[in-house]
Amino acid sequence: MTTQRRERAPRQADVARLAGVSQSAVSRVIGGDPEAAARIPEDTRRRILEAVKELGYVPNLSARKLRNKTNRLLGVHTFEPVFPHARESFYFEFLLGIEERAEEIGYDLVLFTSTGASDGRRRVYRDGTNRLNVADGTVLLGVATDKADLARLWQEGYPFIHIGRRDVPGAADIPCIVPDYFGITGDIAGRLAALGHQHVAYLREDLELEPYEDRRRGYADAVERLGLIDRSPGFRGVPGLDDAWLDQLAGGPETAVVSESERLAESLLRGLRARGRDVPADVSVVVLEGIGPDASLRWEHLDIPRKEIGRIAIDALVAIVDDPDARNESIVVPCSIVDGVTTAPARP
Amino acid sequence: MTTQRRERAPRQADVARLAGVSQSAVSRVIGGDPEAAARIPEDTRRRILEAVKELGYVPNLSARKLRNKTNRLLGVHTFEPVFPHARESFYFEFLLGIEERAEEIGYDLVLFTSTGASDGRRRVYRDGTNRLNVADGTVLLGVATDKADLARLWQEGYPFIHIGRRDVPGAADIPCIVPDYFGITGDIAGRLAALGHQHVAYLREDLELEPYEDRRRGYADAVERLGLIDRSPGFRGVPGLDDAWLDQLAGGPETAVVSESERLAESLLRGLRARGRDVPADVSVVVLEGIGPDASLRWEHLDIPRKEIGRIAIDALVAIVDDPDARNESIVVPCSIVDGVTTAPARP
DNA sequence: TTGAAAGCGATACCAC
DNA sequence: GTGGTATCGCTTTCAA
Repeated sequence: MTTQRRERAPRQADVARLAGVSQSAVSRVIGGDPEAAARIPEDTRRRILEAVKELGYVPNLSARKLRNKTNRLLGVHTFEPVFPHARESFYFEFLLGIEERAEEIGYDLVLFTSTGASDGRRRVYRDGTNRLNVADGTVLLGVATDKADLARLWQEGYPFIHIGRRDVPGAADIPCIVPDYFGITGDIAGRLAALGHQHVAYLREDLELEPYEDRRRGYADAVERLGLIDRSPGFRGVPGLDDAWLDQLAGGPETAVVSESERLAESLLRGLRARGRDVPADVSVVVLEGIGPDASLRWEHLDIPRKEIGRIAIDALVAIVDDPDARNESIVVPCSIVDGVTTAPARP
Repeated sequence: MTTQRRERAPRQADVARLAGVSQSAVSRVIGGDPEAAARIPEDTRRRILEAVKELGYVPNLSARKLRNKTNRLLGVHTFEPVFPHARESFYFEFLLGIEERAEEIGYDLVLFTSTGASDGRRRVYRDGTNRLNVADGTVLLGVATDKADLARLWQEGYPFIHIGRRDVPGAADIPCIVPDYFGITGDIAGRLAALGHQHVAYLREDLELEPYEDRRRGYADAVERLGLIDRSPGFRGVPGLDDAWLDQLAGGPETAVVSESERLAESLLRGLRARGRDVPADVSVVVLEGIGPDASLRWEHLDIPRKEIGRIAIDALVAIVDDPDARNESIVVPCSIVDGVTTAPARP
């Protein structure tokens, strides 16, 4: 059996005609507004529902959105393509939480992919069109965040939330989900201090993003508070790790290092071993970043609750969509430390 | 500096007022229709563009969709949640291709997540609403495809394409992207025959999905055509692998086995080894499925070009959206065989 | 209780 | 060239 295709999708008007009522009656029954629906006699209601079924009527969501300014669509805009990197779990865990929570509360997700430039980066605005407008609100994430876009979105009053802290000139506090790097790096320094480490060092990436600033401030704050001593270049703002400093480190009083990345930690490890020192026997190391599957050691490291952050982002976004005044509130999410084999009490 | 939020998004009417022209003029300039835009004096055009910039006007996509019936949004509906399984590369590679191609041709993707039932399955229709309607068309995928949903979608004339062949009662041929299992299983049988295998066996999963039917037909077809002999239960429609048959296999004339899954192949391997026989020395094995990372052997197996299929799905979908008459055409995509270490010439 | 009618924002036809 | 205006499908007053 082959059913013939219908030429045109049925509208409320068609349903109304078939049921012998007015279009508004149909709207009231369909719309599900309990208030309005309740005032409709059981009989009329049934006739309408029957007509709906017979015609296979389904509401047109664009029309609804046009009227209601809302369509239960939440956007996800990543400043880089999602899936190629998803595996590496940078985006992946966030998306897991985002999808999970969106499903729970009955929203669909729009993945904004159309805005890709040739350089692989994605912008919100392209030839004057803000595609994000199809969705009620959007979760933004990515490392290559375009601040001009953020500022403009904020300026337009478009509901959005950014995963990761960003300071945007021209906008007040934009709503972000902020992993508590400040707090956790303080805790890490505290943990090292508790292990007896007095002389510590900091390895710094060559990145000036806000999340790194938070880590650096948290660390610096704790160093001062705990009376630790750090003479490392990284602590003074110099990125990277060179031989000169490795030499000093191998021969100096430092017994613990905090590294902004696994990459730096790995070269530190090689450098130290080449100089006859080891981790954690001589130097304890904590890494401020998730650890890949082929790390040479089980680094003690910072853990970002990405999935949880994804879920929180959706809730925060919905709150902003429902009440635009909520949009100035950023949310700080606690991080944790994953134990590894790279810390030990300070050698005396 | 803090910019104040705008209370209402600007419309074309606002732009028109500011530029001192009519709304239609604005539409013509904005809409980008080269035809209409060309007929507008450079001067007017400039004034309009200036007003647009000044107000930060962006077109309302819902209104456009309402008018144009198109909004450059393509849906992705999976009958199960995507991300939890994405890693296992079942959905993942498809999505990679889908995202990639959508980005290339300037479409955004709607991930339909709102339709989840409590059992983890997702349906298209929930309380009479077909959410898919927000998108111009939708790619459907998943193992737990709901055929009633497919039939209804087809009946409604909604543009969609299904990844994987599905036969739907009540609809003519629904548009699918069909991996050529029929052809490739034939090739596999041919390859075994070329290696001298005469007596072959087939291991069958307990699944009655169309893709499995295709594999089975392709295999059966080739067995007959090539004059091979298969007395296995799997070939006669009995799923699984039991000791009785393993005993027969270990002592019988069979020198090659085609297995529908890695799982069955692994138990076959264990069973054979327990009986003093090995792969491929005594028995060659080809697996009709992607192989996980922790397979005990590099199985020779069927490879589905998932990413490519994702890309093709998007192109096919766009074709259907552009021309609804294209929707009866399914597309067959060739598969390939990945060499492994599990086949060898038949022992004499 | 029910229906008529005014928009939501953008497009395109048809006069001027 | 330019500007009215009907229309897309739905929601929501406002009257009847």
